[in-house]
Amino acid sequence: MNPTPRLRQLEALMAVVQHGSMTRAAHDLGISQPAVSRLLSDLGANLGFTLFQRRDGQLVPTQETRFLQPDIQRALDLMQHIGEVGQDIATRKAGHLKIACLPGFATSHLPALVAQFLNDRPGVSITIEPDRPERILEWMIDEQFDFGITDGFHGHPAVDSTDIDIRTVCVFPKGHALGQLEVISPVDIAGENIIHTRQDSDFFKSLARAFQDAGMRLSTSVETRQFTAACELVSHGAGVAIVSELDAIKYRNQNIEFRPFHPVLPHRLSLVRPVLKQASLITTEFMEIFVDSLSDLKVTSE
Amino acid sequence: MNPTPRLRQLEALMAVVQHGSMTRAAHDLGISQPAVSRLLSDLGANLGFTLFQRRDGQLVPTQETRFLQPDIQRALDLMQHIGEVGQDIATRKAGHLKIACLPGFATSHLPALVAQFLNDRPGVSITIEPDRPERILEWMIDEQFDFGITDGFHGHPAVDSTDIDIRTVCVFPKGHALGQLEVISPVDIAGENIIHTRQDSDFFKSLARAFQDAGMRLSTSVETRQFTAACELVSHGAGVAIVSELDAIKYRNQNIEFRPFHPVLPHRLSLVRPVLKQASLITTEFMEIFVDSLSDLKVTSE
DNA sequence: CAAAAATATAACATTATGTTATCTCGCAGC
DNA sequence: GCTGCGAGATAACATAATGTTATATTTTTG
Repeated sequence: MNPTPRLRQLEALMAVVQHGSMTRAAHDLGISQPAVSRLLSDLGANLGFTLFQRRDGQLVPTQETRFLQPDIQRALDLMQHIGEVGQDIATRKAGHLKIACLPGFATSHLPALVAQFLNDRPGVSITIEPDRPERILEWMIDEQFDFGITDGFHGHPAVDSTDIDIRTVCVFPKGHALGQLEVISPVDIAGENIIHTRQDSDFFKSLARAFQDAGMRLSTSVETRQFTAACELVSHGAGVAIVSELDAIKYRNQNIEFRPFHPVLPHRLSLVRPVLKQASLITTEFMEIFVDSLSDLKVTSE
Repeated sequence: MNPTPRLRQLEALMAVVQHGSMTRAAHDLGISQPAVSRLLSDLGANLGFTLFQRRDGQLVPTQETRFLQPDIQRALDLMQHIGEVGQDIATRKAGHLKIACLPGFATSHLPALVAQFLNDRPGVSITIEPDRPERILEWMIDEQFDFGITDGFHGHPAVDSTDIDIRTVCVFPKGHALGQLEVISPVDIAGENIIHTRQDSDFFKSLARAFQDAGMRLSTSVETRQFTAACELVSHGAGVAIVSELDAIKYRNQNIEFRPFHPVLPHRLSLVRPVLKQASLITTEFMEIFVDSLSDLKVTSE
């Protein structure tokens, strides 16, 4: 008659199957024997067949019960699993995180961070999708990702953002004369081949202004999208570049040196996420960790 | 805190996920809106995270909820499935049946019967294991099978049995002179090569006695375990045989004719099952059907 | 067959789940 | 901004599920 059985009845059933006695099953479940007795009699009445047979003082499941047993076990396990995962989610030990980021982060800064994060949280999985800022913005707008790491972002009604200004430095090949200086200014590199980012990028514009303010002309040598590519070129002696310290650090051991650049030209990263989509617990947590991981590289307000 | 969530809470959750509104979910579940409201607030409190987010007047599941959703759906489906299968078991539409039988039944009488039985009961599956009577008896004793079809059974404390006496007939090659007779007696076949079952079988013993009573000697031509083998031999002209009508019928179209044998020598089949193992619902049902299927072949009490 | 152990039943307490009535809040329309 | 509406939350209480203790009944065992 009653279509779906009650969870508690199934728990009692399995406990009795396991222990072969209602008394022991009751003890195992932490309830009284009459409670088990009634749960089973109700279940038997609802299902419409005998659940157990007495034999040598043991209760053994009937053929019918045995037939259902595997499914019942699976159901109970699943319910328990749901409870556990629920707890893990609440304590940020489970969940899934979809991160969109600039290609540079996918290969350098993020991996170590993500590995550490996952290490502490066995139930968490992460998707990292590197792409250009334009695409990252699209993904935020249609909520394909939990959050993104981008630059050159200027606000969008559907996107919530937090900016982080990263220090930039001037990188040059190891042994270059610039190594003599403590700080490098436009005048110091006026004669060098300068590798910089695309002319329509924010960072290039502020760089160009810095040169202009110093009365210098910025001589283009190579134009590239990514700071990593610029570092690569510098390490092969193609010139010097002003890049985020984040990227410069990675190339420290690869025939490169760097010095602070003056005036201070921050490289503005933006952590973006869909406004309407409420951030999941792990999203919030990971974003905090990410911001912290950059704290050493942030420009100090002077 | 509370480890496993309650089933009703999960049902409410999924209903709201599906309808995007508590009011509609409540309607769908056939309960009031405040009931749903409380189920969800309890669940959210137990799990420890927000379940839904309002958006354009719709309730959309949070990332956390979405993460659990597939498992929850599976759990609910499983519970429903258990209920349904339970009903099917009660109405004998589901279950599993393990039958041990003599080889002859596995190939001839049983298949049609089983096919029909399964046709009416989509959830039922059947195992048929043909073997010698000795083995069948062993299987009953250690309860490996639900029931067995055997012969030459003489009772065993661990085995419950029902006997069925099947009519036997004399089979001979088509066109044989015996075809002239209505009934065949020992005297009629005294001169023939007689194919019969093993000398230690019950049936051979009663056959031998019949000949003895008629003052005849039973001349052995071939000795075989199975009636089907005997029929096969007869059809190839190796002699005549007294076999169960059940087997004779199958060979009717294969160069064979048969006539009642006199005196009436029943072939005693035994339906056996483990005494201690309570018969499952389908076992009982199938056994009844099996007995019915043989009613036309039973010796009429005269 | 009697004693002991296990299960069923009865009477009642507690918790889960449901109800109705009503409150609160965000929002469309003025 | 105010008003009214719709959706959800809350309160107060009814009913069903689940638990308890006490005790009767059945089964097992010596």
